[in-house]
Amino acid sequence: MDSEIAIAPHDPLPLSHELDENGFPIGSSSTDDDDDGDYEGYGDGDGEGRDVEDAAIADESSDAVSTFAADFYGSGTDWSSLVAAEEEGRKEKKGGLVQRSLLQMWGIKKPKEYEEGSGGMARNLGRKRRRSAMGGEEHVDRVDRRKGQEMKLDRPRVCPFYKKIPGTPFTVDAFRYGQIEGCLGYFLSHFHHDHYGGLSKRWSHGPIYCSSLTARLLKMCLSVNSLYICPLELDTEYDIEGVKVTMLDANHCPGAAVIHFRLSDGRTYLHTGDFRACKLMHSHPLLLNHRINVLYLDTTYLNPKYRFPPKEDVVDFVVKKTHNCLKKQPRTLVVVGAYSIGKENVYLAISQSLEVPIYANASRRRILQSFGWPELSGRLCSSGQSSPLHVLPLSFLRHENLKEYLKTLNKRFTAILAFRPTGWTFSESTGNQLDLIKPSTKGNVTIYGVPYSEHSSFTELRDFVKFLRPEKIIPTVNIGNAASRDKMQAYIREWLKV
DNA sequence: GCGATCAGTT
DNA sequence: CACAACTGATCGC
Repeated sequence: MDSEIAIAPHDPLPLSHELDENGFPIGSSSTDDDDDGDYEGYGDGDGEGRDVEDAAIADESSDAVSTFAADFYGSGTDWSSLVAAEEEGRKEKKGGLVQRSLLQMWGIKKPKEYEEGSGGMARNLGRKRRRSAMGGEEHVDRVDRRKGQEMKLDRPRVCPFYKKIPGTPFTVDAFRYGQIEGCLGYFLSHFHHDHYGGLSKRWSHGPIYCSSLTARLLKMCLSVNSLYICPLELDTEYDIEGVKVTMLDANHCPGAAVIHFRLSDGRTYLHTGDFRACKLMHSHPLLLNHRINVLYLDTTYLNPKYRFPPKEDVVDFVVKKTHNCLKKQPRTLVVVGAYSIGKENVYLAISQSLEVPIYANASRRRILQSFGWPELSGRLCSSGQSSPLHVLPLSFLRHENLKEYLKTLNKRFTAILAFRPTGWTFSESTGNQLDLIKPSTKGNVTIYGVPYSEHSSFTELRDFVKFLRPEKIIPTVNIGNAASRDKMQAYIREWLKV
């Protein structure tokens, strides 16, 4: 199956390309694969997260036998080094990364009174109390470091294999590993913190390829040197280092791209970045009736417990609730929460339906303007008094905050109706019914959590994979523990049967 | 003051 | 409840 991948002459990324039938590198002592098609249906989802992960961690620190997770995270530039992996980096997952506070970025100052409330106390206590559960040496290091006592130097973070595109000198969303040996092109799938982490104005390790919208954000928000930024238009094929590269719309946040690589030997790789699969992708000329050899898949919600409605349905729901509420209380302020970029359609739809402008503060307006979407730009306004529709940082959407916020608006409004568009909401796990969503109300502040997801649901993933039928799949999310990997593999195998 | 890192928060 | 994606504290330099 996996015949040789021709390595381009200039290609210094020493990637072995042998993958096992699950898309994991051969020789990495992949998962204990005996429990093949076991599904045990839904529901036993709990326990999966923490416990198993801790088990995996314990494994890693103690064992001589290499677990997949250890190998996986410890893997260096070469897949063949997986076996000899050091146990570093098990925490690769998502790190706190650069970027100044978004609140600051959005120009919102935290009221003094919230700075040292019970929250602060709880946090400090939590910090002290923590740090016991997961023994192991690394832990000790960390404690020492906090005390400022003789600490070891931090081992450098190593780029995990799934961020490298074999047979090419490229990586995807790998900016937190310094210079990566042999990497001549650093691709960025989209402008979210956990993907661009490591990028700053000091970046100098090589060219960054991304959509032009993302490119603008890199300059505006992170002051990345333009010398290194290589904007690519969507649906346009580029020849980069002898590889044909095309970015497709990922249906995630603005500027998010799915990246299609065609190697000179004809092999094709598709990296989804973060994406929400949809029917439209099924008809893309690069995907329809074309073989994909390896699919790097955003497996965030690859579990049947993650069911949520189409975005359109959620938007309809939000618009309807808004209308109802305004009918009863015409002087209601409607608030939509959003952190960096993404979920714009929620407030755009309200704006269009109510025929009111959208208030956002200066820094958010600047970012939204940079999208170059006239229908959005044209509706932005700079005075909170002149619109009953405000966009605020997600973290601000709490009863105390909104109550205060209402006061600052000088009686122009008498109540607040707020929406937090989050990916998956627990209330949703019981069913797929939007009507079941109950808001949380305190006084004149009502907050709805709505399942507006910019990642694929389980069924959307299934349909996408069954449509694409790639030769191999490499999951890029939820791979930190064996149980979840096994489960995902089992589903994928099932989908690709016959 | 900046960047990295970790835990915590919603 | 558990998600993704962020904030805040604290370290080194």
